[in-house]
Amino acid sequence: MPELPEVETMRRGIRGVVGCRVEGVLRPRCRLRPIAVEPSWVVLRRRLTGREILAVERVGKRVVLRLDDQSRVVFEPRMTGLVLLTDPPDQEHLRLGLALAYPGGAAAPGGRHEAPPVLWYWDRRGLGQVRWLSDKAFVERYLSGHLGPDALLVSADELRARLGGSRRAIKVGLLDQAAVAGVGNLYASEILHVARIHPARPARSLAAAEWQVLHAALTDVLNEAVRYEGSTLSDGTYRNALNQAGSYQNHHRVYDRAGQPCVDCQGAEIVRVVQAQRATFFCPICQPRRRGRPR
DNA sequence: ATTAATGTTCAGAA
DNA sequence: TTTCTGAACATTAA
Repeated sequence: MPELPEVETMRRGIRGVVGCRVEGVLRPRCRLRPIAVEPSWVVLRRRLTGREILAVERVGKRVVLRLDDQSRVVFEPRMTGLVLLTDPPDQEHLRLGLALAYPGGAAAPGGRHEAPPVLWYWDRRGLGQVRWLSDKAFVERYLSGHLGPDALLVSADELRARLGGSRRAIKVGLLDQAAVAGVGNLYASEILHVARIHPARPARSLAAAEWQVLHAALTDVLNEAVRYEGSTLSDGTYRNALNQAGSYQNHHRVYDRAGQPCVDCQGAEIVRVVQAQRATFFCPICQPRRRGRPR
């Protein structure tokens, strides 16, 4: 479930690898089906070994390492992928490691002498992917390609322009990475509750003022979730780069709260419905189907 | 012991 | 063109 807040937390957690050099690509013995590595392990080794990491970036729900030849390594965690700078939750689901060396010698930052770190990619279900792309291929695929603007950077007007013409339910539209990048199933429900908009309303039915409210809710919820380092759900899968749980799950208003009272109105129970084969949670009182209901 | 549910992306169909 | 469905996978709960 890594969505924008979780992936941003991953990114921040591994920022310290900037300036490190990649010594090698580790392939832990994993009895499970191998994850997708593109173009191949051989190419990955050849292109990464010896390169310096210039930056750690994020594009939508992906963590990106920018190397000193401007090529990129992209970690796409999908459902259960983690990027770690510490010991992983278990060995069975370790998929890939980047052995790192500090620049200019063996000393760790701060003058301590630590073992050079390994940046691990761990993935329970193995749906995630790791790929290497040239600068050109990266720009084509992720910057000028199908992905919409980042959810934390998009303006209210742009949000409406990219979503507002559609007949789709607004909840489904928010999940469309080509419209806006970073929102996933959990945060879509949370955002709509804060915005007091019914998830099944056709996107094109939102009034101008509602796009402003939706945009504010989008920004507020995602920023707040980043502050709490993302949501670790009951299965405990999601962890930050130090294998620690996030805490935004303690602040969920609707997600996974079906049957519980709405934290806002206290007058209704949170309802669970299915849209586009995904669970949606909302409050039927606070998020009326017809617009114009006063606060 | 099956079966359903999970939540992301993409290919392919409607 | 736009929207929808199913598959990729491992694990847990029912």
